[in-house]
Amino acid sequence: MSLTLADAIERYILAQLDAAGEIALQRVELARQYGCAPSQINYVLATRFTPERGFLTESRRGGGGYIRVRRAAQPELGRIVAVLRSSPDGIAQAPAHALIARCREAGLLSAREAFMLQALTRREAIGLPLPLRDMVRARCLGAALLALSDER
Amino acid sequence: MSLTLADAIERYILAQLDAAGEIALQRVELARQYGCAPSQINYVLATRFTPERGFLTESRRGGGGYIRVRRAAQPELGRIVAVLRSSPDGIAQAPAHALIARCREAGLLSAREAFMLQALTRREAIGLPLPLRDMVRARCLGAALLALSDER
DNA sequence: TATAATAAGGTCAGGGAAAGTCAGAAAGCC
DNA sequence: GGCTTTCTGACTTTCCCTGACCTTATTATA
Repeated sequence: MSLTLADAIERYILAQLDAAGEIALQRVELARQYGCAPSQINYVLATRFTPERGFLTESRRGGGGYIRVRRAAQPELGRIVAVLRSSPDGIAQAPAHALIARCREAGLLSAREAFMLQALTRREAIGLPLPLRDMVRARCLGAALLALSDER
Repeated sequence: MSLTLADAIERYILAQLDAAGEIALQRVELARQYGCAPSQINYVLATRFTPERGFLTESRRGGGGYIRVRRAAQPELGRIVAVLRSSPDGIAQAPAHALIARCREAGLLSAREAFMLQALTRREAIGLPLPLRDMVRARCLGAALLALSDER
């Protein structure tokens, strides 16, 4: 049993998501509802509503601030991003281009998108010495794919 | 969700722009309409209708004063790539995103492509210290746009 | 024709309202 | 007892909005 606060908040958000497809929540308000610190909401989002689990979050601070949560249009991309992020040495050019090609074939990328990504992940485009270059390639490619998992 | 005053005014101006192509508004009058301080109008213009986002504003004080807002002229790929290549310090994030936004406006990039490029030219995506970061951003962005101008 | 009054818009510091971050405490789980 | 997960509080950053004061242009007046 042992339902933690985090679990409860997760369920609440999931229920809202299923009901509405996309939700905008107020951090303080939700925290007040559950009688916890506002940062607890961040914890739940950071551990459960990650890109690799197929979720996207965006937020705005200041007056009228909010946190928006929704399901990624292409959750597969989120998992690819997770792999890219978890490899500590980055990714070399050949495997990166292969990855892009596979995404293209799977219909996750358009021809133009794939073409652009391959161009900008070339050695000469990045133009850095080697330990660094592969790291930057991985980070940039990850950021790009993550953005696309949203489909706009 | 949770429309702020600034958001509402932004929408109003955008609607006027779409209807008329170019508009001349009266600061006090608009402020009165929304029941806010006149300087709020400046805030909206300064944060949302910037050259970065492809807008131009000009104004005149004194009797018969006004604020005119219009969309900036459209850029062209070849020239942009040339500029990117020739700038020795690279390009910072804000102007890069402005550039991308304007390419989008001009129909040179799809919404997805623009979104992707903005994501991967963000500071955190590149993740390098500063002299280097701007250089890498310029090279990658240049390579991506060049690829597009070649493709057809 | 100077000068004063009036009618605009511009600037900036600062307060308040959110959300983000992160180290470390507390609680569970082998 | 060690390891992982949960949770909090203090501090930071970002965004919105206003009010007081400044600059510029036009119009009325001496």
